[in-house]
Formats: sequence, C-alpha cells, structure tokens
Amino acid sequence: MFSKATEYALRATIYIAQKSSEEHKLGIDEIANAIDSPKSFTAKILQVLTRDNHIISSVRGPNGGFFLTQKSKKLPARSILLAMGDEDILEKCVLGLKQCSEIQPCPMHAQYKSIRKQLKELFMTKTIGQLATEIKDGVVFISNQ
Amino acid sequence: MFSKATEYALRATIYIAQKSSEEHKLGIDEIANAIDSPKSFTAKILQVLTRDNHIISSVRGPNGGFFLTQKSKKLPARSILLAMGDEDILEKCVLGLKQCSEIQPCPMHAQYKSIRKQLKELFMTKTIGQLATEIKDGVVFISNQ
DNA sequence: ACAATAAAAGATATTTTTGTCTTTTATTAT
DNA sequence: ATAATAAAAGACAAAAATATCTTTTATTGT
Ligand code: FES
Ligand code: FES
Repeated sequence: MFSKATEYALRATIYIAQKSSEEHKLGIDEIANAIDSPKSFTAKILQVLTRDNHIISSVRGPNGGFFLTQKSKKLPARSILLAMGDEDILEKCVLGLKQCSEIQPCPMHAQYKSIRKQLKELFMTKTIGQLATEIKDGVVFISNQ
Repeated sequence: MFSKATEYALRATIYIAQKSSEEHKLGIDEIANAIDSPKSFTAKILQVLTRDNHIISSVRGPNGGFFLTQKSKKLPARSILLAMGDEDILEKCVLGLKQCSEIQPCPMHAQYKSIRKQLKELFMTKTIGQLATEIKDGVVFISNQ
C-alpha cells in the first residue's frame, strides 16, 4: 500500500504523539526502537516531517528530541501522506491509468471508487492525536512484536 | 497501490482477454501499445504470467502471440496479483506491522480491515473475463488517452 | 567558555524496481 | 528444407527506494 518510508513516518508520528510532550521529548534511538525501523533512515524521515512540513517539532542538544504540539495532534493522518508524497493512492486509478474519471472509467472503477473513498475518509477524519490516544488507552498497539 | 509491473499485468491481461481468442492472437507490440506500457518490460511480465502461472497462453512464430483460454477468463483478478507477488496488500497491516491481528491491532486496524476486506472481495469475485466484457460493451475503457 | 548532547546535514552504499537491448528458440508458411 | 515470424531467454542499464555512516550545527548544563 504505502512505501516503507511512509509506513515509518506514520508509525513514528503516532508514537511521538503518544509518548512525547513539549516537556518530555523523544530521541531518535527510542523512536526507531519502538516502531522497529532503521534508525538513520527514520532520522531522515523525521527530518522531512520536521523541517519541510512542520508536523513534528524538534530541539537539538541535551534534553532535546522530537515532540508533537497540540496543533499537530489535530492534523489528519492524511497530512503525513502528503508530507511523504504518498497521497496519490487516495486519488489514482487502481489500474494505474493516467486519470481516473467517470468519463473513461477503467473496468474496476465502479467498485473501486467506493473503497478508495472510504480509505480517503479514514485518513482525512482520523487525526494523529486520535490514533495516538487509542494506544495510550491500551486498546491498540504500534509495536511489532 | 500496486507496482508498475502489477498494473501492466492487470491491464495487459484484461486487454488480451478482451481482444484475443485461440484463433486471433495478439502480438506484444499491439498489447504494449494498447495499454501504454514499455514493450520489453511488458514482454517480461507476460512471460511470467504465461510460463510460471499459465494465466496467459502463447504461441511462437507466424500468427503466434498471446491469448486467453476460456478457463483463464474465469480466474479472479486476484490470481494476477498472486502471480505478480503483489497480493499481500489484501492481507497486510496498513501501517506495515509484521502481523495484522485482533490481538494486537494497530490504531487503524478497526476501520481499515473493512476497507481491505472490500478490496479483497473485489479482486476475488471479479473475473478477468468479466472485467474484459465490460470493455467490449463499451461502458469502460483501458486506454490511457 | 567548555564539554556533552542530540538533531541536521551530507556523502555514500545497497537493494529493488523499472526499463532496454540482443540473442535464441519454436513455429509456420512457402 | 528454408526463410520469416514472434515469443522466450538472457544480459545489461538506469532510476528509485531503502539503508548506513560521518561530519556539522545548535543547544544546554556545568
Ligand atoms: S479509472 Fe480506474 S479507478 Fe477510476
Ligand atoms: S494491525 Fe494494522 S491493519 Fe490490522
């Protein structure tokens, strides 16, 4: 479905949202370990989410690390897909045709458009904060073991 | 969603199902042109679908080419995903966790499982022949222009 | 000021995916 | 038999995705 980079981005952001605050920031080691992802590669991804997209916040130096603001927690999960350049899955033709339209629909269009709509709805309505909260509540998990 | 290879595989197979018969086979040039895909790359893909998976049939030499048997037309679209090794999208966790289960569900599991189920249902119930027939009827298209 | 810390930045490596080109083999029509 | 045809097979190339390692910069506590 998504690229490895996007998967790590989603997992990392949700994890940071769950565990961090402006007072308690998280280091890359803890994050990569928690979500079971390659450390340096994850660092690159967090850089993009931080520097280019301001979804994650970060501070260097002692007691530094990554954290999410309350504002960022209100962002929809889709904003992570947008940041990673992986949001076209919510729009494009399942058979890879250049454009998906009612005028020249592909043989799967009629059924697929409803599925894609639900997927888009999921990523547009669920916020990063909501996804994180469910982990805090212990009903869902983000660990890989 | 799918790899380029799988997209070409789906489009090519549906196209062949629509236009070919045991008496009228299709050449790789016509197929690649019709579905707007790189010729040699598509040839490799058709080779896999033919040699390894027997979804497509082929004959070499003059008046040779690719075609689909009636039996193959009854195969579900999912069989193409299986042949291309791209079927795990119908099974795996949307966040890329090693296993998707009710015991340790990810924060998106509850909503996503229903979407994934519909996607799986689509690829399991729609046959290659059905997808091709709709093109023949002129209600849907597989061209890219 | 200084040393320690942790992210940012940059360079490089590996693997996978995508794509092309050439040669070979099977089949058919003449 | 021979030549033409078209897929099969194999080698190779380019691009993108994934991953690692090193150096630099900002920040903080002493
Ligand atoms: S045209 Fe293929 S999904 Fe809409
Ligand atoms: S655990 Fe993530 S979709 Fe089921």
